[in-house]
Amino acid sequence: MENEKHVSKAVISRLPRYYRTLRQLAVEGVGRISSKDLAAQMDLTASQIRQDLSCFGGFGQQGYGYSVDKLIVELERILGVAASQRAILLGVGNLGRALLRNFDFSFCGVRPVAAFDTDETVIGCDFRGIPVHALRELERLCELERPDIAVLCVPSDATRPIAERLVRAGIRGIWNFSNESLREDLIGVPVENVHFSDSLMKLCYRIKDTDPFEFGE
Amino acid sequence: MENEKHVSKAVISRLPRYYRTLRQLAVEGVGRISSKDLAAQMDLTASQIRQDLSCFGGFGQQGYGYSVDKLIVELERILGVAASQRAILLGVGNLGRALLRNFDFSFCGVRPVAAFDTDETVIGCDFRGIPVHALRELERLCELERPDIAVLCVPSDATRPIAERLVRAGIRGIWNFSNESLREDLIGVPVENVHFSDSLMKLCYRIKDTDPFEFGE
DNA sequence: TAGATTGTTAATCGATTAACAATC
DNA sequence: TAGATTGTTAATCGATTAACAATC
Repeated sequence: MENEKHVSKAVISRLPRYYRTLRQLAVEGVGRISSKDLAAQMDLTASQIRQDLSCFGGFGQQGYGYSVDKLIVELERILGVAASQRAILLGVGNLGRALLRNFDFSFCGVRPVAAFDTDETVIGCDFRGIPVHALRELERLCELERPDIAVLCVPSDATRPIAERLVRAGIRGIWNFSNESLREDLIGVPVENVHFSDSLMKLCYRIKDTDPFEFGE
Repeated sequence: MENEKHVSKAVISRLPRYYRTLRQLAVEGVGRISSKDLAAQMDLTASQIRQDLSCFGGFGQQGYGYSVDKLIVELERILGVAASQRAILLGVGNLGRALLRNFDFSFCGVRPVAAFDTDETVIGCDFRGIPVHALRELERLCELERPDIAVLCVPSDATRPIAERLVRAGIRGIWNFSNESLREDLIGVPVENVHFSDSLMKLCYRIKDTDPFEFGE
């Protein structure tokens, strides 16, 4: 349907940041912005922004720039973020709870519809209106609710088997917070593995060269 | 001190993944591995792995490959992950608690030493041995404990002011989980902004092209 | 020794930047 | 109209891949 050129991974990984930045600008009441100003704000080049956006179409106007609201709508369409994807969450431990209670799913156009756990003490609870079911109900509930996305917050050893169960149950994508990485080629649906430790290690790497006693530059 | 060539961002962002993968191999009892086998496992090319590692030295052996244990030690040195960095955590809400209770800081060679909040009901509690102090004690405790890293789990509007306070108090790097991105150039120390939503949006983008009814390829 | 595999150099490929005509 | 800024083409830069001599 869409008339998109080939879109590189580098471009795709910048799209969410464009979207976040523009949403923020909208909140601040900014109605339009040039690639130059947006670049300054995001620490990119104006060229890169224009090049990136041109993968998907021409959304700007010569001599004027881009309408912030219009660009937000376009990015929502491009990212598929307005599609109202339905999500289920597996594993209602500390992290699962933190996500259910705090994470703004709607910002990404995602709606959590159910959670699952094996712990009897948490089954039957609800978090912000999302009920926690017994894991054994997974297939039945998937049939009923037809979720698109699974949020995986289960222990490492449960990750792989549950992922396979989810795919059999018709899940279309997995957002994986467990320590066990899932290999997309083995799972068969898109997977985003989230590893907190990666960014902490990168931070450690970058701190390494700074002076612990504040004498250096 | 070290004899490193210029190391690109692309290489740095792969280092944590090398480290995780090798740690996993060690757990599985694998003692040595060739760039070819590691590449297959990580979905990279052997060339790229050898090229990446050669930024830091020659750790392999012709005809043999790499010793997993030796490479782990080298990566720990390269990443600065064995430096036993001291961390404090700000904002003991759901996410802060989840990190204190569940996150394996020691995997990254980081040791949490204190947490801070403004909520009187949580001040005085401890999580896995980490005491929660009143935020007003921050400067006093920093003087005492000399933390290297701050883990920021505070609300958006508190992020910027607290970050500046932390830098004044001698913090060397910020691991920022708040929704408010921190600009490194304005803060003055290395910052890693963690945005859960970015990976969820990328997942939505990639799901977009798959068929919701399982008829397509 | 023969086979395997490294580290490195050269070749290719892709991504970013620069430049500019088009035009609002 | 004159000034500003886009979308796109061309030039540059950097990163990945391929090839291979060195050597365990």
